[in-house]
Amino acid sequence: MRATFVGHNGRSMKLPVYGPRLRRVARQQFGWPTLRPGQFKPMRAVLRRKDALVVLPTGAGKSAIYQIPAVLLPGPTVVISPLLALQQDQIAALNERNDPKIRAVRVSSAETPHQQREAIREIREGRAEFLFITPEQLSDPERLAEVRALKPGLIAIDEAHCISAWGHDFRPDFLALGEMIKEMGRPPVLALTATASPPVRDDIIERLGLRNPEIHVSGLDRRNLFLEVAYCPDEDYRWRRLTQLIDAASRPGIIYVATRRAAEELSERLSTAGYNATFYHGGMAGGLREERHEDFTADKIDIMVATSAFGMGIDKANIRWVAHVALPDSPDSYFQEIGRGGRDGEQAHAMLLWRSEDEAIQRFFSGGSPDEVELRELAAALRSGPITKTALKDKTGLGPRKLGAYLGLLEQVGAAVAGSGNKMTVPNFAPLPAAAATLAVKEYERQQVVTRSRTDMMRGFAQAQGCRSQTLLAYFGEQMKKPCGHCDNCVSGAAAEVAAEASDEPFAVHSKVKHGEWGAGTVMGYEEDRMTVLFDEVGYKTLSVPVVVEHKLLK
DNA sequence: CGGTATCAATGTAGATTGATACCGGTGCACTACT
Repeated sequence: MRATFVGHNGRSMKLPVYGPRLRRVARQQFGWPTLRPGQFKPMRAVLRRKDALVVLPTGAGKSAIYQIPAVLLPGPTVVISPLLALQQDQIAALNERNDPKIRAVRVSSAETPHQQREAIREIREGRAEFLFITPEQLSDPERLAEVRALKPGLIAIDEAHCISAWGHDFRPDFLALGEMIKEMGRPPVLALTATASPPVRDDIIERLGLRNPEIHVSGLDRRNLFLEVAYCPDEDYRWRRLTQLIDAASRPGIIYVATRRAAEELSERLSTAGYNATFYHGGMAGGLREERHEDFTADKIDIMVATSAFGMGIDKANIRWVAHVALPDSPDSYFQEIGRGGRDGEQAHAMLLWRSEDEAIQRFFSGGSPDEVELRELAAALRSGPITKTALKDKTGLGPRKLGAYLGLLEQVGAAVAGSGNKMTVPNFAPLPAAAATLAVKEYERQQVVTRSRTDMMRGFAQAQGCRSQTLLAYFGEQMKKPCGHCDNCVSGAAAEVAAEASDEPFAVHSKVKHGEWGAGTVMGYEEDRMTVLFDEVGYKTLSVPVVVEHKLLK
């Protein structure tokens, strides 16, 4: 995976200066007086028709990065975004300006067929610029052809980490985005996300088929976020620490828990104790979810107790604290969730209250294994010719969820491919069903090992003695030279002691290493006398530096 | 994997223990029915 990093100063480039044009559009079309540094460089990449991946955690002004160049580039812009509610907010913001140059329309299950046709027509006739759409819509070849005919000049992928987080099982259509982009005439592609560790970036680049993309990562160290972790031996202790935090911090705040039931029960307990708290999770009716979201945004609710369903699309600047009464499944999720605190730049507190028992639920979620016999039958069913997913479901008796996951696996081992007419088929030179099933099981197990290594890293963060920010940023492949000064271990002095004990670094950060048993990997970072390596096949591993040196474990 | 609900056993009273089954995140789109 090759990436180009652009120079730090626009004027040093030989290419045209885009600054004034970008700023003019920002002012005239959108009413934004200034542009932020993190926004400018990726916009320039887009105007030069280059692919780009932007990782910008603060969320503030991420959509501007595709919106402003969209006005300057010929052709409409297709915005692929995972959540309908998120699309709704962005569309409303664009259409508020009442300007046809930045008008947005949508095609989704929320529109009637008539509305969908009208939306396409508006784009075709130049009465709208932005088409918001989901990967599921685009997986219909007829829909894809319609969009292709609009000759989009730019494709923006919002919340691009979903490709990696959801594509492999939950929403398999995300994995086909690369093919869909090709079908749409392959204009420049801009992928945007708040969090992406190096393997997630690679996954995004590979799955979208980005070509020599510029990668822009900025603002990973959130200086106004105070990071604190407390190990809780039991629930009573956890409750005391939580209420202490709530009493000490100002409002509002979010509490993340692992299950829907925990969200309801904790919210109930807090309410009984006199706090203005409510809950939010994916099992609630759509209307109620919207209402709670709005109430929280409007400061009518102080405390939102939620599962991970409460997340993307929370555009609220004054969240003063984010607590985890759980151990998140990965540093990726954790960083995404605490990143919702303090977007206004004011102080905010991220508090992780964890118990070792919390790991069980993550192990369960990443558990299970596909049935090889079922996989073989599915692979065989595909060979009878192009077949729709509905027909496959009838033929194999698999549930929709399992079927989607299995098809995803078979695609990844080259035993299935999406064909024309919304039908699945078998590619040329595909492995035979029995071999395909074996390969698919292996592929699943490989993914599972990597997933579990992320949970290991999350526990590693929770148990870290050194600077929390250094640990977290090392996971994201960024090296922080000095302790952050805004975490519990820095304040207590523990981080400084650990730093003093740190051993020499036998391999440079980001260098490639090889381990006898675990194969090839990349050095992610050092902490105390330990080093973290991301192995291609087995995921993240933490190794003792003295042991590595003494036994020459890596080369 | 571990928490929680349920129920029987215990041993003669009501409460405690042990065994057992079950449950657990994220959302698109579509269908059938009101």
